[in-house]
Amino acid sequence: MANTELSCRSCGLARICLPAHLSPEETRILDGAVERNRALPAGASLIRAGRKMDALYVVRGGSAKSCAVSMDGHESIRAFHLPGEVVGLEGFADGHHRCEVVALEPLRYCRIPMTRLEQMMEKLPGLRREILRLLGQSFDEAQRMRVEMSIVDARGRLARFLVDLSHRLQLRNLSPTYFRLSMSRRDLARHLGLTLETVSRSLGAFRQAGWIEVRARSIKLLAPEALAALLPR
Amino acid sequence: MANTELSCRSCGLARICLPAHLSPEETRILDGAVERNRALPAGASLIRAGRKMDALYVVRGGSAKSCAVSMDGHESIRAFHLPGEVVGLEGFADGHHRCEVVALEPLRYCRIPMTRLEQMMEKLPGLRREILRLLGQSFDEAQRMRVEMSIVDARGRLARFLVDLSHRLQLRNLSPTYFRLSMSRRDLARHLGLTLETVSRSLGAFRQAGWIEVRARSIKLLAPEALAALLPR
DNA sequence: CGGCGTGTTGATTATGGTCAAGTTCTGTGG
DNA sequence: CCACAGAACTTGACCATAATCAACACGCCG
Repeated sequence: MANTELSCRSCGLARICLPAHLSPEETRILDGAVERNRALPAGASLIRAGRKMDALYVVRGGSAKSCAVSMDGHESIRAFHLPGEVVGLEGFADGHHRCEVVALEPLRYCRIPMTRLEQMMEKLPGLRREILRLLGQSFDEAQRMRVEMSIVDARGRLARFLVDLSHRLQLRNLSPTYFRLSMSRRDLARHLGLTLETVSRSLGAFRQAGWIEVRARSIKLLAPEALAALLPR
Repeated sequence: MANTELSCRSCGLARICLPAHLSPEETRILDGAVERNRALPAGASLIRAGRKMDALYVVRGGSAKSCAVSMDGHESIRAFHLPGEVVGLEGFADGHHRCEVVALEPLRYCRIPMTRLEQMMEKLPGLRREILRLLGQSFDEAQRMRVEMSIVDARGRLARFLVDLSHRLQLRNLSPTYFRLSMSRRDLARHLGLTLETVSRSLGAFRQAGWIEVRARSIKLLAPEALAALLPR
């Protein structure tokens, strides 16, 4: 079963995870540093905001959200994480995590201690490049989203979210057209910078347009191309 | 003069630039890889979007903007760059630059070829950590801004911009309360996800509130704390 | 069955986009 | 030095969108 993997090589996620661009030899060495088969119940924190960054984490199964809590107590959601995604990269900024990462469902994950990671980055140019690539990609994507969020209206934001999620699910060999949202409307709204009423209304508009079917948290995309057409090109 | 610097150690910007966290020995090695005293006229491109990432750049004097041009021809502005800031980090994503970086004023800059940088990152743990720190910081800031842009209204966005700029100028020993914007209202609007009319109106509102003086591109902050109060805390 | 958390729908209002005049600034040439 | 043209900027009127406040429906647990 997936939760008894012994190595990255035998892991079904290797194709989209850290080892994706590593040589077999480098993957073998990385293997030795990974703490596997860890789990967390829904609602528990994988990373506590403010804590020292002592490891990187990779989602293995389930999903999670990254929340930044502002001083007035309002939490904004920076990202949702799917299996194969590396979590905690913002910690490189000053060695402390800025976000609380919370499991949305029962979570399985891998842990890579920073001490080991730093040693490996010294020795393995491929891993070094991979971490730089991940950070660069995260940075680029966050900047793109920054621009998009500032320009695009509510439906465009929701369409972007659905289309992105669809792509990410497809990458993981899951259905890109029929899936279940693991987050509440409230979390979705906080991620998109909207109110939950507006999220609800926009989903309703898509439904009425015949582009999606919504049943609670289950979504079926009937016309993904219509959603994609709402996005800036 | 500033444009005849021979080394990072004698450079006035070293305090806020790449060498800020490096040992003297590491700074000496970095020195050997830096191409100095380069210049560009206003309006010229320091980095062309789509080109292979063959170097990192550091602004030495003047300022620049990073633009991402979308397929419908609209350009959105991801960031403005001041002296001491490293430009081109998004290139780590896939080895190609995603943004056009354009000089807003006559620009002086340093260039660090990637081949040399990669060699140095192998040997110098401090430099490796510094690049990771820069990327992590950029990522974190872009995510924070993504959230903020999605939530905050026009005046809040403009206030954030002015307060940030003020801080960045202060770091460089320039007046944090009296400065000249190097970008047009149009560029400012595109950076903030607003129309130039709204930028103009918001500046007008701040002026009428007695918080700033505006004279074309010259800005005097009379009540920075009032501006800061508009931001989410 | 009841109750609470989650989600939907409706009415009203404020914010900022759009379109359209104007005004100021800047640089150029007489 | 002034006149002028074009760009950059400001201001106004109107309208569409999403936030707010409020009521209501659904689903899931005991």
